[in-house]
Amino acid sequence: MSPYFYREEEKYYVAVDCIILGFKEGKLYLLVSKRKFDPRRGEDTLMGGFIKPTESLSETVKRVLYEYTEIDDVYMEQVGTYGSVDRDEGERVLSIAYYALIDLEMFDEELCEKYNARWEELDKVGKLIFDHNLMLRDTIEMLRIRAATKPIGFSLLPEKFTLPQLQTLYEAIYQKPLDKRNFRKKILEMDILEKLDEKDKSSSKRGAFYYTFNKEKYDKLLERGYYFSL
Amino acid sequence: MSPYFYREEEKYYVAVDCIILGFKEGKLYLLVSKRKFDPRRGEDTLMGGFIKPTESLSETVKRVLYEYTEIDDVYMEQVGTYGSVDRDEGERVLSIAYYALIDLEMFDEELCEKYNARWEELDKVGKLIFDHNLMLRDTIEMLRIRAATKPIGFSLLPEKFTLPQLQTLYEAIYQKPLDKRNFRKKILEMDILEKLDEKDKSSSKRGAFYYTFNKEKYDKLLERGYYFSL
DNA sequence: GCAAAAGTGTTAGGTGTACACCCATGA
DNA sequence: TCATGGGTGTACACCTAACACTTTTGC
Repeated sequence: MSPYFYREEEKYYVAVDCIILGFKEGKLYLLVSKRKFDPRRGEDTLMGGFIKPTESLSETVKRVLYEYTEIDDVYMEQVGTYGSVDRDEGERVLSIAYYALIDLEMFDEELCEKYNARWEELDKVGKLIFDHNLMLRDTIEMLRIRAATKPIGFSLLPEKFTLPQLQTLYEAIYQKPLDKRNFRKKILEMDILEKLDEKDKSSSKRGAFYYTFNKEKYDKLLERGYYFSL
Repeated sequence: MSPYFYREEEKYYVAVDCIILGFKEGKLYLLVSKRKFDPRRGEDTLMGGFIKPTESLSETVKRVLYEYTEIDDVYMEQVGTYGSVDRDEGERVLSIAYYALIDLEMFDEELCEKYNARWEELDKVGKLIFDHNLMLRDTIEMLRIRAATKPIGFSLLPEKFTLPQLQTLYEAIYQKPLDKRNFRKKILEMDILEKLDEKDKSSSKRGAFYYTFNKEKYDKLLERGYYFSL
C-alpha cells in the first residue's frame, strides 16, 4: 500500500489567528497589527500565522503568540474554525481562531513598533480584514461564559492584584457594574485567593491589599467536585 | 500581483468528522461505522469526509450528514478542530469535529447496512480510530452545557413528544435522575411547549399527552431578553 | 381490582441582590 | 480637614430541591 492515502483529495492552507487580549486602566484591549503582505497589506488584522508541517495546532498558536508578545505560558483557548470559501480573498485559507489572555505588565511595548501593532480598546476596534471581526465577536461571547465558570480572569492580571482591580476586570468583561460587597463576598468565599500584607497605593491613599490566585488550592477544590462560578 | 499569495506555505488535507447522536428507549446513541479505506480500514470510526474546494465548512458537514442519514436540516454545532501532527497515521489531516442531533424516527435503518454503520449506545462506545474518542468526549461535555442553556433537546425527539420522554432525554444527557414535578413545572413555565389533545399510549395504559416545541414563541421570548435554562 | 406510568402543590432552605456607612491616608 | 477610593453586614425576594399521593386504564 502506498503511503499516500488521500491522493484524490484537495489540500488547503491552514492558518491560526490569535485574539490577544490584555487589561489595563479598567479596560480590555485587543492587540491589532497592520498586515505586512498582500492581499490587504497595511490593513488592520489579528495576529496570525500559517501552520508548519511539524507543528500541532497549539504549537502554531504558541509560536505566533511568542513571536508577537515574547511571553510564554499564555492562557489560550480555541474559539473555532472559519472556513468560508472566500473568507481570504487571496487564496482559500482555513483559519482556526484562538484567544489568548495576557498580563500587560509582561508585555514589552517596543514589540508594537517592531510589528506595527497596537493595543486597541476593545469597544473601539474598527474594521479588521476578512472575518476577523466575527472571530472577535465569537471570542467575546466565549470569554463571558468562561469568565463566569472558570478562574481565567487572573491571566489578565499581574501575579499580585487587588480586589478593586479584579472587580473592574469582571466589569469590563461583562460590560456591567457589579456590586462591590457581593463581588468580594463571593470571590473570597471561594477561598482561592491569598491575601498579602502588602498594599497597592497607586490608585488610592489608603491603598488596597494585594491578593494572589492560589492555583493549588483551586485544583484541590476541583477534585472535590467544587466548581468556580461568578 | 500574482494571484498566488501564499506560495511559501504548506497545504494540508482538511476533513470534518461528525458526532451524530440519536435518542431512543431512554438512551443516547452514537452513529458509528466501519471505515471503508486505508489506513485503519474496517475499524470503528465517526462519519467523516474531506472538504471539497467549493464547499464551506458547514456545507461539507451538511453533505456528510445527508450522505449518512439522508436527513436535511439537522441541528449541528462545531465542537473544535483537532490538529496533532500524527493524529491520522496515513498522512497529515486536520479535522474539524461537529456534533449533530437527529430524530431517530426520521432515520432509515437500511442506511446502516449500506454504510456498515450502527447505532452504539453512548456509554458502550469502544475504541474508535485516531482521536475520535476525544472528539466524542468533548462533544458530550459541550452537549451538557448546551442542553442546559439552549432548547436543543427537541432536535433529538420527534415533532410530537411527551413530557416523560423529554425528561428521560435530559436524564440521559446529564446522566442523573431529575425530579418529575420540578422538571415539568420548569419546562412548562417557560411557555415554549404546546400541549396537544392527543396521547401517546405506547408506554403506559393511561397515556401521556403529546407536546410540540413552539419555536416561534421561543424566538419571541429571546427577543425580549429571555433565556432558556434547565 | 391491580399493576404501571402520568400527573399534580407545598414547603423549607439556600442563594442572589439590593443597599449605606465608616475607614485609612496623602495632600 | 477633606477628598478619595477601600472595606464591611444585613434583610428580603426569589429560586431550588425535596417530597407523596391520586388518576387513568388495559389486562
